[in-house]
Amino acid sequence: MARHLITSAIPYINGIKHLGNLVGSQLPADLFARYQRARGHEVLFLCATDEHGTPAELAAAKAGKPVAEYCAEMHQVQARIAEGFRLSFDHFGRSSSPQNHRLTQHFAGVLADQGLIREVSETQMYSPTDGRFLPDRYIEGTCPNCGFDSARGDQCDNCTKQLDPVDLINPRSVISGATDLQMRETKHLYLRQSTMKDQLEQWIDTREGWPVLTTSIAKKWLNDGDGLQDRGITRDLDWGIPVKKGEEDWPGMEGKVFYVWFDAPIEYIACAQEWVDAGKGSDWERWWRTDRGAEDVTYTQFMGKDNVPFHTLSFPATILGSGEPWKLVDYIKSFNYLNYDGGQFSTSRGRGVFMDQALEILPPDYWRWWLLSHAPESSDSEFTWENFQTSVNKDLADVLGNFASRVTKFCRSKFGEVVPEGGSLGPREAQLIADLTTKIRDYEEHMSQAEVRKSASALRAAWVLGNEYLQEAAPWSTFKTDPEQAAAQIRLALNLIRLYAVISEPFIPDAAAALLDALAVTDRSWPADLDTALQILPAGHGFTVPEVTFRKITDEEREDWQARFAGNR
RNA sequence: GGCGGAGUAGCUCAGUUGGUUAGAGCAGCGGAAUCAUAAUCCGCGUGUCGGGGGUUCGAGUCCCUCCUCCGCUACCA
Repeated sequence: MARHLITSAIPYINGIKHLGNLVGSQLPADLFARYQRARGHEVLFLCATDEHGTPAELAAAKAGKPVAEYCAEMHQVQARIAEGFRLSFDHFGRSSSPQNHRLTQHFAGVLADQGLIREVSETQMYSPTDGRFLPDRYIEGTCPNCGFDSARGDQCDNCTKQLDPVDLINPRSVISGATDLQMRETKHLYLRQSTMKDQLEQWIDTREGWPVLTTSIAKKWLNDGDGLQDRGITRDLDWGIPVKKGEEDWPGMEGKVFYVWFDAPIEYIACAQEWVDAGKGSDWERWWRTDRGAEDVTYTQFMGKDNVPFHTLSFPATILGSGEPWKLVDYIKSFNYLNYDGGQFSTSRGRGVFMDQALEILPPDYWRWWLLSHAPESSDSEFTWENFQTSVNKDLADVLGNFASRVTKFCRSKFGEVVPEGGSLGPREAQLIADLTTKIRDYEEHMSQAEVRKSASALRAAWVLGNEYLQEAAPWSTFKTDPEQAAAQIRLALNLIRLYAVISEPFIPDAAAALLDALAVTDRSWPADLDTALQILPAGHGFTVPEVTFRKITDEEREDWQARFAGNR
């Protein structure tokens, strides 16, 4: 039995995420976690909310709440929605947890001891009106290059020239519009990643089978321009983890907090501590410390492409730089973006479908299936309502749902709601079993490599084999001349439903549970041998005809949703 | 601008280290069947594999060049 540590990129706290966010990390991570559990492996699947930073403070202010209270509420909201999508986290933590405070401060302390932290004095824009230092993107003004009057402090959206906030003419705060900005001197800690460039590059070069997307982004950051740059890991904010050197105060750093991107990945580890402290587990170190049993753990991370630099470079720099035996990631699965109907999902413009809205209109399995079977693995992919409707109706309702329906209803009408006895299997059944074996081995291969779309395609092909068999065997015909043979065929077909429920569970857990429930069976063992797996429901076993497993999406619904989610939420 | 990803059938996408007539699903057309959520199954593809040039006995696959779309570009996360 292998041990799999699995993490999904942690979603930011300032609002409900859209389907693009979901399919980029949490959902494929859940698929992988469910699969590894189904194969009997030991899994620790962790996720959390990423709660620090300027956007969180601003969102809280906008909501008229203290930031801690706002984050606590939004954490609950995100946790409920995650449950709604059946995301099977072993723990859904918070980067603001006491555990993460301690651990982040610990890492900063040991990194300092290793000589990997340096102090940098710099000047930054301060807004007395807002009472805060402003990140570059929160300053707007006139572009000195093209005259565009809404250029941001980091880059002009009009001429794309990169800027420094001090270059802007008539700079103002994006938050308040205040123009009384002033340059203030401030001191920050920098992680000396540049000194670890060779070590990081060697590590990345020796990873095998990583997605091109992952390594190409990492290599770019390692070698672009002057190479890997040191990174500021502190900020002048109120909300965050206070800068400390382990448990000691850090002279000169009073009132400052760590930068979110420093503490967020560390939450992956702290989350395991939270998992134990919540009473869900007993030993987090055997997952994270290679000197305490994590040597044989396989660690897989899931994330969107925008997160890759932090997971391939900054976080490994933190781990490696500490000199302590922490578990490093083994495989980084990264995703491109999902677009919405010809454009991008937009949180600010309310364009596209958000996680809460998705659950309001359809059960989670519909979304899980479509999103996973169209996951943006090799390039950006696109959500359209037409494609969603046809895919879901065809794959789930027609191919899988209707299979369960036609088999159970036929059985009920000819033999009653009990697995029929008699008859025997012949060459046609042997062929089906051979074909299914091949297809399921394909499926396992793709799943074990987190090849999401290929897995979905193999699974669907396995469903199709059932319909092909039924069509060819035609028990409705054989019943007229040889009821015993029809009984054997239907007994096999009923067992196929159970098999499909078991292997489909990572994609569509609710439907899988409903089918097993209807079949009155609890055996979810993975089909190592198909001959055996298709005899688990014995003759004489009672069942009930399942409710419609997947209803169809109508044209009216599709048109209605299309209009409703076009924008301006 | 720099870097990266992508451009393959009407649509969404596969195409391993270059090798026989370029594939799948959906949609479309024809047929079979009638157990079933009018579901299923079978058959049907003349696609300048973005354009052009090159290497090679042979290129969707390698090289050069051009075009288009997308992302990233390090103090938003």
